[in-house]
Amino acid sequence: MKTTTAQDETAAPPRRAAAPAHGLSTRERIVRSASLLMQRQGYDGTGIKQISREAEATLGSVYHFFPGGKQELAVAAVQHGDQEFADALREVLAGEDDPGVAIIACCRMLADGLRASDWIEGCPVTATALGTAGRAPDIQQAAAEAFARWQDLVFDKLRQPGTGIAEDDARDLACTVISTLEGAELAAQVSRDDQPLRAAGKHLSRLIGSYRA
Amino acid sequence: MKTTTAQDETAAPPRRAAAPAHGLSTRERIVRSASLLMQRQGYDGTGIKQISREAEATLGSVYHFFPGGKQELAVAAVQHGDQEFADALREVLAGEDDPGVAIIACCRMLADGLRASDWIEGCPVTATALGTAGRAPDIQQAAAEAFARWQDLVFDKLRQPGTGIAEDDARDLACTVISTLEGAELAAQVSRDDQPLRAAGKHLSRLIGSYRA
DNA sequence: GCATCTCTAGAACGAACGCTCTATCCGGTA
DNA sequence: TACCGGATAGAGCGTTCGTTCTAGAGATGC
Repeated sequence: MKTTTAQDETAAPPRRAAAPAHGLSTRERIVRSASLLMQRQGYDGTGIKQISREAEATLGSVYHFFPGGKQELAVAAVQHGDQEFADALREVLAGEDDPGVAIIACCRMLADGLRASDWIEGCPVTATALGTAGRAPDIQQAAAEAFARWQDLVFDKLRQPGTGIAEDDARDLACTVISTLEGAELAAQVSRDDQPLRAAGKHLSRLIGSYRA
Repeated sequence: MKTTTAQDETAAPPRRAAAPAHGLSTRERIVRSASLLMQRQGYDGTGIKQISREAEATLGSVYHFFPGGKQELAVAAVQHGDQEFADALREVLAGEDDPGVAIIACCRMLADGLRASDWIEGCPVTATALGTAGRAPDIQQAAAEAFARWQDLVFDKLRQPGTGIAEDDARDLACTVISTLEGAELAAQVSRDDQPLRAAGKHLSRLIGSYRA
């Protein structure tokens, strides 16, 4: 059988999530499966037994690592999605010098991910956060922290030397960039078409350009 | 660890009753309750029995009017939310002459609605559509039609006489306006703060202005 | 050897799920 | 009066839910 010693997951390497994922600790497999399933089906649509089955772990293991039950697991899943997307965002943003061009590249990345999953894997935290809006404050807080982190990454890109964008403007712009990326990904997912993401990239780039000194 | 179900993870705050006043047909009460509950809790988080209870109807009535079960009811709920939001959008857009100013007014309307519901009632179709992404094509199509209708309303506003915005530009702009409104509402809901909506209004107005002749 | 601890394994519980079913009420028609 | 179809009413079906529980496997220390 699969004997995995408890090896605390170190700094998360930028790796795309997959359903089976052998070679990982039991805890890590559980979190990844939970993150992926809740991304697709939301909080209420995903059962603990489905997660344990998908992670090739048993119910006992799930409750061993997450005594707080489904809520605690959901928080870990959201935080996992947070880090995963932050890593991808950081990489894409670093790949282009001009902030506007970099945002367009982000839109392309989102569109590629959506299309590759047949339009079922949207934002890794939205579906989980939306279904637990008023009833699970810790899940919502984890989602809010994710949004804030992504916003900071965009802010840093907008404030890199040479852009000439004022700090206050950059702060607001970063907020709108994340909002628009989220909304465009949602619209693309619902309409099964990447047009909203292409339009969002074009317009965000133009908007950013209008703030440059 | 106490034995609770997903129904009450936190002490529920005093929420507006989903049960509409009398004077509406049974079918209408069912649709309205379904729309409101799914807006708050998503598709999987909302039970048919909960809907019938809130609507002050019985299970028999629900299945009498919706023989297709939960899915058929969800489609009707999404279409109801579609029309409801379209009416509000139409009214607000008509209240301002300048398209940019009108969009800012839309953001304010969304922020007011969110705050009034203690940040739990977001977009009336997003939560339902997101939880059924790959498994209920008819629900997804109803959501896509809603987005398209709203986009058309914005398009008409952008193309009203005197704006000087080209048709192709207006088409793309309308798409991004809806995406950004959706995303900003989502971000506002998650962070329990209307700042994303205020930033979105400011930036959308500026973006629209940049396309005027 | 024994003790101890972490982790795995899955049966079992009560509650809620979507849905089916039969029975009853009720206004309009014959 | 009898009848009939639309609407209401809810008990009950089988399934799944989140969670709890006990038992055992495997490594480590004495």
